[in-house]
Amino acid sequence: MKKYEELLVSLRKVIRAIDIYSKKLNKDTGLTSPQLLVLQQIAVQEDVMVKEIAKSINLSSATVTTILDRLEPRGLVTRKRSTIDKRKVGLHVTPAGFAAINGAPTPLQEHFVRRFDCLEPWEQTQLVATMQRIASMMDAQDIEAVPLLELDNLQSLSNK
Amino acid sequence: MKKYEELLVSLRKVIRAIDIYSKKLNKDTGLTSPQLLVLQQIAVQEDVMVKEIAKSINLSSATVTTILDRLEPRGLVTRKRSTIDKRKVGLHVTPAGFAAINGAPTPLQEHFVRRFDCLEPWEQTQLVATMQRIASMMDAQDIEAVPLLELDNLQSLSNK
DNA sequence: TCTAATTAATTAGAGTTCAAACTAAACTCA
DNA sequence: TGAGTTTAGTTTGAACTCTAATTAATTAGA
Repeated sequence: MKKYEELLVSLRKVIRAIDIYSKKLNKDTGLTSPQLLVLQQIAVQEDVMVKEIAKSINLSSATVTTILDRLEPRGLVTRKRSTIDKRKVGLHVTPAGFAAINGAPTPLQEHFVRRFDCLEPWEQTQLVATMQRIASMMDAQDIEAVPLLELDNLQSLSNK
Repeated sequence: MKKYEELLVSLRKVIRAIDIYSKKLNKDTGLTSPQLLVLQQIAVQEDVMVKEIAKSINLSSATVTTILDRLEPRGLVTRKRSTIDKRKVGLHVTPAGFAAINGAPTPLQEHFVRRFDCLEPWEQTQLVATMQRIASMMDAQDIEAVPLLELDNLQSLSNK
């Protein structure tokens, strides 16, 4: 089995664990991980655009729209079209939305967070750095920017 | 921003990159990454059960079923109910299926694989080990097995 | 000014994914 | 043997996710 295939396998495990946790979260709290993530992001930014939310949590605008379509009728979020630029939609968390945020656990497994918190700071940093590196190696954006000739010099990518 | 949140962000990037690549693959070759992955797994194991495929690529049986529902009518895969144990379904790749496998690129971004291959062996190993560690930290199975008291001793988990 | 290009958000369409419910088959053990 | 349990696979229902197309609004350039 090739090494990158092993990487793919563990990646699949992580993706699956995240998905399964999201479904459990939904059963427990009525909110999935992506819904909670969107809600939390709107809370910290207030009157933020759909596009900005999409960017900050790495989803397409279309996906954020469908998530908002679920949050809005439940009264957790409001959409207000800007009067200055009518293409833009300002997002706001309602009091009920804040209550939901406060009542909810982390969007990532609590036990994962607990375990992560037990690690030495340098270990945490190393985990994050490796993940960021993999993300950057997969990022199509980077590809355009890096000529093939420089593919062996990947150091610069891991510091992005 | 908390460290595990940074981890979550890069994880989201990776998940997204994988999904986007899968869609691109589908446009180019008519097969998505999961479809290709299932096909490849059946090819190496031949006459394998749905459940075994599910386990080997970390998907639920239900998911594998729906993927097979797309592969079978396209003549890439056949399902044969076992005569010995009629609950079991044996999976087989057709010649057309083998042709599809041969014509397809890796189920992970080629440029990622290219970049990965450029790394020093120890770096590759380190990337894989970290990913496996994160996977194991997220795995609910592990949670039951590890008493809370031992949560600080995570070394053992990373060697799974 | 007025047309062409860009931008923001949404809609349409398709695939992936899971848990839970269901069906059918096989096993257990009394 | 036969009731209860387990196992394999599928179906159901719901959410997430993307690209591409669409709508509406703004901006840029001739």
